[in-house]
Amino acid sequence: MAARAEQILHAAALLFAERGYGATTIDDIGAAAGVSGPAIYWHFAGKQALLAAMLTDVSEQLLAGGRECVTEAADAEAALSALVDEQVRFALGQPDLIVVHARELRQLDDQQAHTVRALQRQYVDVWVGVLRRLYPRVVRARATAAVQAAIGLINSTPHTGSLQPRTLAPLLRDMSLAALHAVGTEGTPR
Amino acid sequence: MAARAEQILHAAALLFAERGYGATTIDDIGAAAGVSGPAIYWHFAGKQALLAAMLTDVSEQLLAGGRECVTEAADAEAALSALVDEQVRFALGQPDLIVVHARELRQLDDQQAHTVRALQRQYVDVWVGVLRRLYPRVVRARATAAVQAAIGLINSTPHTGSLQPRTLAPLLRDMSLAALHAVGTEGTPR
DNA sequence: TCAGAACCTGAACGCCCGTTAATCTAACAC
DNA sequence: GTGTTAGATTAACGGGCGTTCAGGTTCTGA
Repeated sequence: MAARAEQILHAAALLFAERGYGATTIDDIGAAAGVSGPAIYWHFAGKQALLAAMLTDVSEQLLAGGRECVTEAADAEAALSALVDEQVRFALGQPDLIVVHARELRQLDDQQAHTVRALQRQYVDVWVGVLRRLYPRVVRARATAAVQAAIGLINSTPHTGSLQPRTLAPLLRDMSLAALHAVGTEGTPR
Repeated sequence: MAARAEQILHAAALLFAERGYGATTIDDIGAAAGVSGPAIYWHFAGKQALLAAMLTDVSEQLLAGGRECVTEAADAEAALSALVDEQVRFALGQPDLIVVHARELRQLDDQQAHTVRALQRQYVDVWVGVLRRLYPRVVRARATAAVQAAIGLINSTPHTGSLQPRTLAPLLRDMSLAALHAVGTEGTPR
């Protein structure tokens, strides 16, 4: 992708994350990208298309990363651990994208939203497959809900700022894994 | 509060949750409340004030509920459990409010945002106090991050729809408690 | 050296939407 | 019955912002 287009995407991610999609103007994005206003229309079809490109890109990155985690892991336990680590790394490394990804999906039109949602579903299914290899007695819907909750735990991070990434990462990792393992051992006394 | 004002607040919560604040018009809200457009200005100073009233109300409800959980609990363990249950109950019972509360804070001006954030901080501190009574060796910042993550786990629920509340609630409860207890037992092998 | 493509700009257009204004209707007090 | 208040309505205003337009400027390739 062209350098300028990526510049614009980065600037937009920053602004969308801190002000929200609706409160960010095309001129704002242009200014933040060192270009002014309507120049964006040379690279993107419009404001909405810009958001769409951003969200599909994030979703594809996450999905690809997740699949790689699974194929490279020795067993299900290691795969789950790798998935958690990767999600934590992404959430802490690119908080803007995570925030926008979770918050602005509804600003897309039906087609665009469908594409992004399909990618998200596939990503969750990667997790669900691993979790159910680990705990085969957990039914699919339950595993799906658990995975979404665990990802929600990790993604809730950007809202806070009180802890450094180096110490926050292992905390999120341990909490998330503990939560996921609780799905398999439910009903068992601790 | 007047009945009509509450009607408007409910309608607005629904629309804000499903379309976002910026994509919802005053006329939409009026129509959904069985009244038309500018009638809202009789009850609220404006669109932003409407959102502010909604968010402060939610934050106050959560804080009051949380404090009650703690005062009525026999010990820290019971208090934490009660807090989790209450948060789950709220998140599943009023998903619209939870979504808007988490998503649209940045649409408020500085004063309004400050009020809401202060309430949120107090609410988190209620959790933090309980958690640190349970695990006194956990430092404050760490406990705060853990609490925010746990609440994030519970609040991530409205995004999904695949599981019925009756079976989702105990799942979220167990995951959230497992995650929180992981903060105290970190470093210990499972 | 010149054609055209790539990229950008300032100006203008037009719509949407929050807000205000002016007015109307029903209660209700006395 | 008449004045006052609460509550709502339609119409209009005005600004903001996404988008388009009509050119410019640089770069490239022959």
